[in-house]
Amino acid sequence: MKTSKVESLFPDVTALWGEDKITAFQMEFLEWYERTRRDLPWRENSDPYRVWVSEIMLQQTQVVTVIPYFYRFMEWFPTIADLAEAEEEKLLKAWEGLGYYSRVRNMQKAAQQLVADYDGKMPNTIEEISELKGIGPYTAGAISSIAFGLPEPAIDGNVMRVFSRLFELDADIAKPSSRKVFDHVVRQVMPHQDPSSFNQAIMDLGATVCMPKTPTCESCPLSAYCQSYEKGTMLNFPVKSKKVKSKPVYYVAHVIKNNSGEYVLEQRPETGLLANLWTFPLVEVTKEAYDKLNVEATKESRQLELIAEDSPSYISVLKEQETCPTVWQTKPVGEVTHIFSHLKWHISIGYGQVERADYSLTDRQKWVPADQFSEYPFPKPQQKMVELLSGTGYL
DNA sequence: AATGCGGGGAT
DNA sequence: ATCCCAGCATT
Repeated sequence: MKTSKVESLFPDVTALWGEDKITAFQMEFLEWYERTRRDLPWRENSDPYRVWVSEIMLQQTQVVTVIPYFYRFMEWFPTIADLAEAEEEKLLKAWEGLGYYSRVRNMQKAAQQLVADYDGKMPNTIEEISELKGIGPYTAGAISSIAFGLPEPAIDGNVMRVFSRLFELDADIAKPSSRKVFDHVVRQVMPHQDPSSFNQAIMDLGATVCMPKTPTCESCPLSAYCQSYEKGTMLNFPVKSKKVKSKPVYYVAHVIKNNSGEYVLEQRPETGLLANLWTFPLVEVTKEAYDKLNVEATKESRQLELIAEDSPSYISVLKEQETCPTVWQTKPVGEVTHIFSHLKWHISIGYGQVERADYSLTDRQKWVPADQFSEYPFPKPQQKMVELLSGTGYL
């Protein structure tokens, strides 16, 4: 029997396995899940709000990271209405360190949609759920199946890895168009009596057994059904193109302290990277300027030296941005790096002192004493700077 | 279809 | 270092 190209891209599982084998597959898999499922805080019940919060947090984020955030979030915002009314500052504080901050902003917009149009409750059709801000095809499927028992697939990285191995599917999972291949296959084997357990079983399997680099096929409940296990080709799947190197960006951070012991903090722009979070003022410099700073920093000691005139290049860089008489320390306090998915920040920390009355703040800057830093949502690079400054006695 | 958007765990 | 993770919005 010959297979056309379309059939190999979109396998007909019913023809391949037959009804009986599909049923056996479902039974064995659900039984495995019942026996070994992870005990997770959002699995206590199927409250749509809890399912929703957990799914948003789990986007591109591992379970172990999410757990403490989930508990705190449910404490701070127990209901959808609480979330809808929350202050943005508190919202960002709840998300601090979790990354992809637009997730929580979108979730609040969705909560407001729900209060306005659905009496503060999650609707129970995938069409309506999909309309909500921040809910894409994966999350819509996850909420539909887990909270409402609807037979909808939830196609994520786990599903694509598991199913690419089960059927040796070589669709490039980096391409958005490949999603429909997996959707087609998953629908054919999803048990309509318990799509919730089925979807969560795939998540558990992907996280604990069918792992990217080190799958433990000996303990896999699906090994008897796995085409790639049979052929020993597990590590060839999934097929994934892509991979762009993160590009370097260089900054000097201005740690400016006034005579009242306060520091300048600056709120980042309302859109883009780390939107609305707070950092010391950051000034981008060229790689050449940056390299010079660090040479000088490492050559000499890091004693506090107050200077004024005839400054080395480090001071020149700082002076370009100077808005009032500032006593800069001659050398950087230290260096912090942070890797994002698409770029790498290098930050050299400059320290200077001013008279409070001399220094005029921009509209997104504030004077803040160090003991109030914890009230502001800080991105990771800022946390690293604070840690370094504390450790060296500057805060 | 490509790109921007965080941060951490595992190897 | 590199890859991956319970992805989505925007262009």
